[in-house]
Amino acid sequence: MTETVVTRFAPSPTGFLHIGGARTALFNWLYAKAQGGKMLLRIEDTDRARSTTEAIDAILDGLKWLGLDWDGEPIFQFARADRHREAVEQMLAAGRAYRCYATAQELEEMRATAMAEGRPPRYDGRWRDRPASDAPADRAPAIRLRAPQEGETVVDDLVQGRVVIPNKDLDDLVLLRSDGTPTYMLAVVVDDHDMGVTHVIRGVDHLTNAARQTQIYEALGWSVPKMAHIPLIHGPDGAKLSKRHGALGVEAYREMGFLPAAVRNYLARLGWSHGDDEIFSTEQAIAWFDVGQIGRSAARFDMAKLSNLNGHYMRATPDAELLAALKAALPHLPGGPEAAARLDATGRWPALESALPGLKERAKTLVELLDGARFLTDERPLAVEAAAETLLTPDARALLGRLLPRLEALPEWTAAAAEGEVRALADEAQVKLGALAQPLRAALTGRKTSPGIFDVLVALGRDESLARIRDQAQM
RNA sequence: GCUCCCUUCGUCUAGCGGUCUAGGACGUCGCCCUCUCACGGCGAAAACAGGGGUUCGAGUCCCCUAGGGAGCGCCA
Repeated sequence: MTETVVTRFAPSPTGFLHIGGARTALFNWLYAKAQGGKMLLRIEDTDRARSTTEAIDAILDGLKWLGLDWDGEPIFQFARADRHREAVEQMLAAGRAYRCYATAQELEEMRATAMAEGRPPRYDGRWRDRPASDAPADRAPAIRLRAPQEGETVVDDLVQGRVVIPNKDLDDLVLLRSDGTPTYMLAVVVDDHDMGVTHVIRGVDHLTNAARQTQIYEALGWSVPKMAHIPLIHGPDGAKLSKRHGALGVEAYREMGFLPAAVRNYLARLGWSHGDDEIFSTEQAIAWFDVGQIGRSAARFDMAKLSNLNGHYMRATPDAELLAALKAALPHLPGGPEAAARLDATGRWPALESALPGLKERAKTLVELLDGARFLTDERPLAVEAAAETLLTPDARALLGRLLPRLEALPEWTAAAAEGEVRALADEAQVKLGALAQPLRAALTGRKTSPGIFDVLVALGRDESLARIRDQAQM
């Protein structure tokens, strides 16, 4: 009862850490934290042809970026092949496994006939009871599990409930390939057992595997860990998540300018809930999380909601912290390195920080934030966008010409002082504030939208502001 | 084809037999705020897949149908 909870995240390094995998990792992590346990990391690299070190790095990077740490060193499954074979010897000795000499072609025919007869494609057990004397000398055997043929296998799942699979629908799976390498099904069981995993939390796509693995546990005489099979994440159209709409590597979310905390919050809320709570800290998630509250239906990935959540997080982040986050993300954002270089060159980092309050409430992602800050990174003469150009009518330029000397005469370069002058001129010229503020915005930022114009004035500083106005004003 | 799972607003979800004329959030629309765009505030439209039961009473329990998903490799 006082047994420490051990969960594990076990990705196969055949690609990046996609969003579904990230959520699986998050749930394992949350559960381990919530229970005061550990989360282990195992790299399932037994498919030598498809496993790459790039993928391993991408997965570790992704986890680190998301702030999901694991206990101890990652375990590499392939390195444990000897131990896997040892377990098979044990099953062979106990009569729970047997050698199968069926050829790939025979297997293929078996499946074809079964399908044709409307039966599920399964191995027919033709070597299950054949004497060793029948073994062909020229072929190496695969080792198969002698699975029960009668009865049923039960998976008591923390999320799915009690799932019953008739044994007749499960065949004698291969434990060891004819080349002597262990299969995934075997390796998972042996590793989870040896690593002391108490809770297996993974996608429902593994649910049937859970039944097969249960049979292996039984053949080995080991106890089965608790299972929690979580629903998959689907695309907006309800179909499997494709690259087009979100099955991207987590690094793609970093490139899109999302904050790890926002991604964590969003992912946690996808398929799991704590009443009506939408925005919560990781500490709260840990305090509240339980696998039993995870729903059973697949959830669709909603980029708009993620964006909204990210906006919340950006606004809630103190400026200095947000600036640090932006700096850290810059190398990964489109145009980020260039922007950083220009900020360095112009020494406008402090200006950027001071403009952050106005900038962050207008952006949902760091990419948008960076875009909003373009008036700080762009150099004179400013390229004025077409939409903003329409604001700079002859009348407007004349107005700017009248504003210029008044701003030049300002003893203090503050938002309040600037606002006073601008309002005074608008009054004097008998125009609405917008008739002056909008052209001013176009002159200062080259765009139609920006943070409050007086804040822009301050962020840009006296000299740069006046120069930009001069560029557009009609004297 | 076979096995298993799922089904509340467009989306994520609350709901664990009566408090549901079904709540929240995103998105959408309207109004307010306003120098723009946002933010914020207020408000609106928007759902229990369908059909049978069980029960005094069902979104909540059971069955069927339909739809969706996953799995059925000497891949992981």
